[in-house]
Order: sequence, then structure tokens, then C-alpha cells
Amino acid sequence: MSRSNPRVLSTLERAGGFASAQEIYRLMQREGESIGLTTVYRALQSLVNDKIVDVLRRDDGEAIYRLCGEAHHHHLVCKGCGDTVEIEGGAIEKWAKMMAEEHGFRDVGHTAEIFGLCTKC
Amino acid sequence: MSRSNPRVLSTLERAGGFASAQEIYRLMQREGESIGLTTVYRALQSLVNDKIVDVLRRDDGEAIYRLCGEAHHHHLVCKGCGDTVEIEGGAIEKWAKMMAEEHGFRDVGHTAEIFGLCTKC
DNA sequence: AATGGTAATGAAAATCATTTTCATTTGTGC
DNA sequence: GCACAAATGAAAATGATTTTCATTACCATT
Repeated sequence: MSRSNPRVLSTLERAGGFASAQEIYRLMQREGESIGLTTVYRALQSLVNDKIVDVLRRDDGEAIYRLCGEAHHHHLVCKGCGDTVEIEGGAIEKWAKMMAEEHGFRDVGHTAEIFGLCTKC
Repeated sequence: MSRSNPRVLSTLERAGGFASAQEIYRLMQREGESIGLTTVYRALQSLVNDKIVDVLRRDDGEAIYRLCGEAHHHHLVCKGCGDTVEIEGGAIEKWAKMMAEEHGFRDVGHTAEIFGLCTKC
């Protein structure tokens, strides 16, 4: 029953614990792994069911999968050159927790991104 | 240039200020309005550009559009029923500003959403 | 090893939201 | 009326995801 393909999981890990199904598929192809796109999707679904990864959505609607418990971080993205800095969000974590409690929400996650122009742009 | 079709906007309002493009289209059809799906999408895009509505994502990736007040706010969204609470994000504003300064970014904006399960779900 | 059954696999087709293309219509100023 | 830009929408294209279905790998039991 467990379709949690270990090769998919390990690829997700190698991708920085954060990638879409298509990206994982392309990554495995490029590395010469023989796998079907269908299997990648099924493995990811299974990993989500088993609560080993969780899933969010990009702005364009594409699903991205992330290892659970992975210290998660946020991004500071340059609108000009696309350069991205990983930043810490302790303040956000607290804020999210507070807001969730205040409204009786449980099992909460969050997304937060900052975008602007970097020094070069 | 302004493609903000007033019929689309008014339908979105009547839908409770919260609906997907497809839903708005079906609603207008059912009410006998003659409009094309393409036009609905274009009108919604335009409304987003004009900051009259903003757009989030359902769990299945479908985009949902909602009327939004002028005050900058964030969202607490229920993964179960889609219920949304507008929340304040003073902490976020400060955090974003700090992070931007720290890395020399200017002209910054940000997005932040919290999602979880509400009391009913 | 042979058998049978169940789960895993993946290619190809189907689905569904969204975008693009392009020919047509509408509106507006001259 | 005439030209020209903008708006419209049907149909095709796109892209992620799911479904179908035939094949294969895996295991237990003879």
C-alpha cells in the first residue's frame, strides 16, 4: 500500500526539501533515473498522506512539496534580477501562531515572501 | 485599457465577494447574461491589477477572487471550508522592513498567508 | 522452480483551469 | 459614413494533475 518511493523522497531532499512534482521528475531524468511522471505524483501523494511532506501552492497554482519538520524559511526575492535570499522568520512564526489561536484555527501553516529591488538593480 | 467589466464585478459582489472565475462564469450564464469565459478571466485580471480584488488559491489550485478593502491586510484561510478571516499584520510589516534593510533591498512589498483548520472543520 | 495473487509502474489519454490566438464586433473621434 | 483602436468570445493551445489500463515486479505458498 505504501507507495512512498524512496528515490522520490531522496530527490526531494536533495532539492533542498522544496520542489514541485514536475521539478522532481525533471531532476531525476537529468540524473539518469528511470521513473515515470505518474509514479512521482503517486509517491508525493503518498508522502503527503503519511505526513512526511506537506504541500503548498505557488502563486501560479503549481503544487510544491516540502519535507515536514524541515526548518522552514522565507524568501527575499529581487523583482529585478530574481536573486533570492533565504531569510529567517521568527517573528512570522509567532505572529502566525498568535493569529491562529485568536481565531480558533488549528493545524496551521503559513507562507510569507518579501519582494523588492536588490542593491544591484 | 480598463477591461474591468462592471457586470463581472457586480456578479462577484453578488457571489458574496468570493468566487472562482469558473463560478462567476457559470453564475452569469445561469442568470442569462451573455458573456464569454475569456472575458471573465480578463475582467478579473484587470480588477486584480487595479487592486479592486485580490486573488488566493484553493487547496486544489483553483484561483479564487475576492473583493478587498483598501487597508492592507493578510488572510487566515481554512483548508477545510475555505472560510477566510482578514487579519492584521503589524508584526509582518516590521519584519519585512527589517529584513529588507538588512539586505539592502528597497521598494519592498510582501505577501503572507496563514492556513489551517477552523473550529468547524 | 512453478503458481497465483496483489501491489507498483508508466505510457498514453483524459481532465480541468487558465492563456493565447485570431477573426469579428463595438465604440469613438473625425 | 469611415477609419482605427479596444473589447469580445470561440476555439485551440498550454500545463499541471489524474485516470486508465496493460504490463511488470514482488511474495508467499505449493
